[in-house]
Amino acid sequence: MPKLTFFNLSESKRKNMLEAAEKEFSRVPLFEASISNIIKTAGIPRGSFYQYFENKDDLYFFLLEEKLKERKVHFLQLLKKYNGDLIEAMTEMYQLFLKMIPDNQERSFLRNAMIYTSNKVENSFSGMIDESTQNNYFNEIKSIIDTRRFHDSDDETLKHTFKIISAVAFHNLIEKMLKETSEEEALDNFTFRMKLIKQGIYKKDC
Amino acid sequence: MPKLTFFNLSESKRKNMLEAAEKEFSRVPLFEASISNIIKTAGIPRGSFYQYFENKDDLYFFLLEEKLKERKVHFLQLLKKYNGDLIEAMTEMYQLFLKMIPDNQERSFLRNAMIYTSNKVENSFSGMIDESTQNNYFNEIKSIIDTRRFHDSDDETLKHTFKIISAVAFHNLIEKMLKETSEEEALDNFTFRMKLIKQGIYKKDC
DNA sequence: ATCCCGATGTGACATAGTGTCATGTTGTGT
DNA sequence: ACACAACATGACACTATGTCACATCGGGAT
Repeated sequence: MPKLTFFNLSESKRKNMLEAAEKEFSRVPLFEASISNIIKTAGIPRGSFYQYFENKDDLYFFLLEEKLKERKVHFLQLLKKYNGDLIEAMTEMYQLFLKMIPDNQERSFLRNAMIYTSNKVENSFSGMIDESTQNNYFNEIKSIIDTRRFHDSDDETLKHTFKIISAVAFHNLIEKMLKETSEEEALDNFTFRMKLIKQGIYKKDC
Repeated sequence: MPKLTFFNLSESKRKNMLEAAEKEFSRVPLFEASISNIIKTAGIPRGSFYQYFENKDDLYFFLLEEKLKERKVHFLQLLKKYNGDLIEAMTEMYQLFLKMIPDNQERSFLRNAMIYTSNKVENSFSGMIDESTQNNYFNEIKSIIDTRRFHDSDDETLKHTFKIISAVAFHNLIEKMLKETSEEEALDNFTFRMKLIKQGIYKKDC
């Protein structure tokens, strides 16, 4: 979190600061962004930066929060538009994000954040399971799994199902790591999710 | 990917290099790890490092791949142990990961990788939706959603369901960003996943 | 055995970035 | 008009990165 000093700043100085930061974080992802560039753009001395923020990450994640707040507002608007249909709303949101992806897109803070995040996720734990669809790993798994448990047991469905399970499991693994208070709690939660995946949200018991 | 020079190295030199890297990446997460420490531990000159690798990331992600290969082998063993029951296997895997979490745990490469990843994911897109369970955002969404669509429409179930949907959607959004060849393809895939979430993997049609 | 040459090893160096700190400046309450 | 805390400033110490000119190795040709 930025220091108190930052919040005591005048509206215009704060805005100036955040704009300079957004410019730099739009240019390159967090890792390559430099404080030097930010203070140059903002026209403030080095020392002042450290009067306001702990370090580069502090500023970055504060700015990210701000941007995500805007997205939340937007998502609520979408929900209203689709009369509360979560799937519809998320589908539209998803489409909007997809538009950011192509290489010829303009650089933006959120675009860089997505690329940054996706690289990490891609390269880290999701890759552990997701790659399964591309290589022998999946086939090996398939030969072990009793496919008769799935109603649509063709390859494609199985692949997708597997990806959902892995996606949820590992995404939540990571999420839970930070939030859950105990292992028991985390495990209960996980088991519950697994049950929901099997049963779906429309079906009561299986 | 490491340079050819690295693969031409003798078994022992390569091992020495990777061990030094693992030591450093176990000490601190990628961001704070320094090449200087690695070459000091490995006892090789600076220039040699750049003869083998592009940069720090190159080495890191190569090592990560190696570690994940071990996990994959392990996961296959778990699947066999549970006669192909995916849920069971993933649950045990999940428990193992959970054991890595507590603060008093020994530092390890994978532990740091998890922390690194989770910080990024946590702070980036997953946070956009997941926070929903903690603040008014969720309640606002709940008031918009037609809860009658869910059989178990109590708050907890709805919350969990919502988290699953958001987790899958955003995890896969990120995953897809890098892998999908076209927007259409990505969207089809997404729609399919949404359908599966609604229906579950045991139920044919809804 | 000697030479040659590409592959590999080496570490000083140029460059750049971070975070700190001693000192200067501002502003507000008394 | 004074005091004192909050804030501003930029030189500096420190650390890291990636490069490059030069040294060394090793195996095939003569």
